[in-house]
Order: sequence, then structure tokens, then C-alpha cells
Amino acid sequence: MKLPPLHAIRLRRAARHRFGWRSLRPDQLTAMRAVMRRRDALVILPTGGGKSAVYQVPATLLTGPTVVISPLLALQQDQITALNDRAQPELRAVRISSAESAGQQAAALDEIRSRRARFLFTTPEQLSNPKRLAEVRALRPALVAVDEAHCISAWGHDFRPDYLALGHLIRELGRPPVVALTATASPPVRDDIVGRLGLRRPRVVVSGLDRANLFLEVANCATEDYRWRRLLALLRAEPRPGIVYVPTRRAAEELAERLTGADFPAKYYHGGMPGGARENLHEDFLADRVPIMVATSAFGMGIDKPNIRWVVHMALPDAPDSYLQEIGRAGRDRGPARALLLWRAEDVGLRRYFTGGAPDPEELRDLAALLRDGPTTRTALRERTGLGARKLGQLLALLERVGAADTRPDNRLGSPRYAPKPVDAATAALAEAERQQTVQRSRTDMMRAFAETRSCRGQTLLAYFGERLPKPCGHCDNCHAGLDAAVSPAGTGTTRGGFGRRGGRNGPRAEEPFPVHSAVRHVEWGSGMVLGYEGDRMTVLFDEVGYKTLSVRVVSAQGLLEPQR
DNA sequence: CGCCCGGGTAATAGTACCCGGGCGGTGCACTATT
Repeated sequence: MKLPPLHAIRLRRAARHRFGWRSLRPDQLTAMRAVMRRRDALVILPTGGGKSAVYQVPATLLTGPTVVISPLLALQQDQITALNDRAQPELRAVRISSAESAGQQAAALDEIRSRRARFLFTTPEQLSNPKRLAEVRALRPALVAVDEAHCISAWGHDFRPDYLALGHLIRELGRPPVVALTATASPPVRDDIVGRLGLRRPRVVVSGLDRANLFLEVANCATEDYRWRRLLALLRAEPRPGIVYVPTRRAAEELAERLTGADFPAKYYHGGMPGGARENLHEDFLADRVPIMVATSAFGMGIDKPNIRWVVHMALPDAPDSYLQEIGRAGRDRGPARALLLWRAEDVGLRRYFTGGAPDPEELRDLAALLRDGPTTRTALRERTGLGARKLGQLLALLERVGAADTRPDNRLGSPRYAPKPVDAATAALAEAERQQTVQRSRTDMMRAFAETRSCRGQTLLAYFGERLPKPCGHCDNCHAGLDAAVSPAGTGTTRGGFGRRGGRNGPRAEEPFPVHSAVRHVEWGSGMVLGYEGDRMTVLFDEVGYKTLSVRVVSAQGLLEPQR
């Protein structure tokens, strides 16, 4: 039964007739065909790489509406507007969120029911309301698209706990096929998405993460003043617009003011600003009315602006995940763009703080005990424990992880039948928290290693994401300086202009004892996955201790790793 | 974890240092007032 080509034709036709897209790229088509065969998919494509099309085109061919779960209301608004401007009336998009009145929500459901609209945008928080879930279920969705799916991993564990329950919620929707979409996801984040959403043998589509038009530069700044002067140097040399990322809200406000005073007109943006102001700034930036945006990490998700010429980081990001996401906003028009990281060792302190400390074992134990009294709500638990919503969410996520808590279909929380005793649950949850923090710290370590490397930065960054760049990237400061060749031992180093000396052929080589992506075991750190090689260094991601960089020579000489099936 | 700031002390006039406390990111939804 060779149906796929037929789907390809139908998909291309739908893309052309329904949306006016004249061609589909192979990776888009691959993902769409998986959806048409009712298979789950995990799609990792750069923003602006036609991610939305992956669910929008199949949605026009399926019988039944498509539910789009997306993290930010502002982002949803943009997508809805784009769909309604472009698509035909019966393919309209509607939304259910806190921004709609009860009347508008009812009208939205009605439009879907009567087939005057096909896309329903909503949030995980909406679906976690049992009444809402039942309403959406009654619409018999044919497809669920989870946009910005990395939020499951980045936010679910503490910040927005409803993200963690998304898999359960989708099951309750009748479990239509699920397509999860994101611009960047490292291997553990991918695992987290697949696991949390309960994706079944998903088709994984990853497009190349390497961006040849993006020049990567890093400077270690001994002083704040040097950091400032490097920023000014870039601003004098480069066209606008651009984004300056800072670690705190206060820094955003102060730096914007300082820049404006120095004749570099800048605005600031952070999560503490009123919604209206944020919306206006967002619009102004998109419309080229803000030449320089100084912002915290609140700014940027879903910004699909082609002409951003540079992104500067005024501090070390918490992980390569965030870094790649943020620099990826530059140069979408494929024109030359710069990513400049200005960091100091002191930056790490703030990251350590954000990683958080150990939870209180007594609080964990008491909470586990309360859950055994029978299913209850978050609100009731908050009242009985006196914990804040945020903290409660964190503790519950940990207890769930160790089998001491579970979420019922009605969204109430209880204790599974064979749950461990509260004391044991607390011990296990504490260990789990420690593991998560260790992994998070190792991510920051990898970010720092990226900043400090004298090898090709493109290769280093991609190795973190489990991708192999066969040759030095040629678009980073180290490649440019010829450092990669000068410094690395008889490894990946090639002289500039001499790329490809070692070829780009696949397969393990003598100096690469384990294939990339193969499973290994370390005597002390347990099981892990080989992510990549760079000169004499190899990067391995361990389940328990996170990312580690090892010397290949030492690994081979001392037999530190062994292959694992 | 590491900063900034304020207050105290030491020491001898203007500055140097220590110590403790506070602060630091990301958003949904809901409620209560205007």
C-alpha cells in the first residue's frame, strides 16, 4: 500500500490553494505526511522555517478541527490574525483564553462546531479546567498541535505546571494525533517532550541547526566597563535593528537609558511591564520603530522578524538551549547577522540562584501524606499546607515524578495505588530534585564551556544538540582567527581554506571510539549518550549527572566508557 | 551564587573594610475594584 505519494500531492495542492504557498520543503512534507498517516510527530525547525505550515496544511485535509496549544496569548493573536488574513473563511481560527469573555468563548466553540472555523487556539491552563476539557473533547478534534513545545521542559517543572499534565489532557481529548513543534530542542528536551506528551513512536523531523549567515562571537569581559565598550563597538559598526539581552529587569531599564543617553536610541522590555506597554513595544519593534531593544528573556518568543541584524548577550545565558533560541532570532532573512556574547565569570552566580535550592523534605513528606487522604484540588492543598502556588506546583511535580502523586481525569490530585510511604516519597523526591538541578547546572557548565572554547563554536554548539557538523563552521570568531586549526590536536582541526581534510564522511573513526548518539556507560556516572566530538574532547550526556566533556585520550586509555545496548 | 547597599567599626579626617540583608526570570488565569 503506497499511499504516501498521494498525500504529498494532496498536501502540496492544499498548501497552494488554501494558503498560496507555492512549494513545501522536504522536511515540512515529511512531517505533514506523518500527520496525514495519523502518526505523532516531533518537529524541530527554525522559526520562520515554516513550522506552522506543518500543522496548518494537514488540518485543511482532516475531518475535524485542529486544537493548537500555544504558550503566549500575544503569540496566538499573531498566528490567528495571520491565518484569518490568509486562509479561506471556513478555515478561520478562533481562540479560548482569559482574554475572551464567556460570550466570546461560547461563540468560538460554536463556530468550530458549525464548521465556520477550523483552528482552536488555547493554552494548557484552559484545558486543565475539566469543564473546558469536556467542551473541547466534544468538538472531536482531529489533530492537536503543541507549539513551542520546549516550554514543556523549560517551564513545566516549576513555572507553568499545567504544561506537565498536557499529555494527560490530550489523552482526555480523545487522543487525536499530536504534532509537537519547536525551534530548538536538545536530546533530553526531546525526550521530555516525547515522554510528557505521551507521543507514540513519533516521526522526528530535525532540520539543520547550523546558520551560516550568523557570525558567532564571544568575549570574556574582565570588567563591566569592557563589556559596555564592546557593546558600543558593535553598535557603531552594525546596522539596526538588534536585540540586547540582559539578565535582570533593572539592567534592561538602566542599559536602555544609558544607551539612549549615548545616542543609541533604545527601548527596554521585560516581564514586569504592564501588558499594554509590552504589546505596543512588540508591535513597534516588528514595525522597525525600535532600533535597539534591551530585554530580558521575556522578549522574543514567536518574534518572526526577518531583518534583525544582531543579538548581543550582556551575560552568560543559563544554557545553550536559551542561547540558540535567542541568537536564532537574528538574520532570518539570510542576510549577514551577528551574535555576540559578552560574559563574565560572575554571571554564573545568578544562574545558580535561578536553578534553585533543595526542597524541604518535611514539606514534601507532609504533602505526600495529604495526597493519600484522597483526591483533592490544588486550591485545597494550598490552604491545607500554606504553600504558595508556585512552590506547591514544584513539589507536586517532584512527587508525581517519583510515583507519589498523580493527576486524575477531573484534574484532581491524588496518590497512586502503590505510592511509596510519605517518608520514602520525600527522600526519592529530594533525590529527583537534586538530579534535575545537577542536570541544569551541567547545562550552565556547557554554556560556559561554549564561551571558553577555542575550537569552532558552531561545532561546539551543535554537538550540544546532538548534531554533527562535519567541518568547522567557518562563521565564528575561532574559525575566523584560524584558532581551531592552531589549537586542536590532530583532531577536527583543519586550516582555514583547507576544510574537509578529514572529509565529512560518517562512521566512527579511530579517534572517535563510540559513534555519535550511541549509548555508553561510565563507571561512576552511569548511562549516557555520546553527543559529539571536538578535537580531543567528547561530550556525553548522562542521565544522572547531565552533560560532561571528557578527553577522548583518557577515555580510551583508561577504559572509562563502555558501550551499552 | 554574587551583586549592591547600608550600617558599623577601626582609626585619626577621608578612607578602608567587614558584615548582614535584600535581590535577582519566564505567564497563564482569577478576583476585586473602578
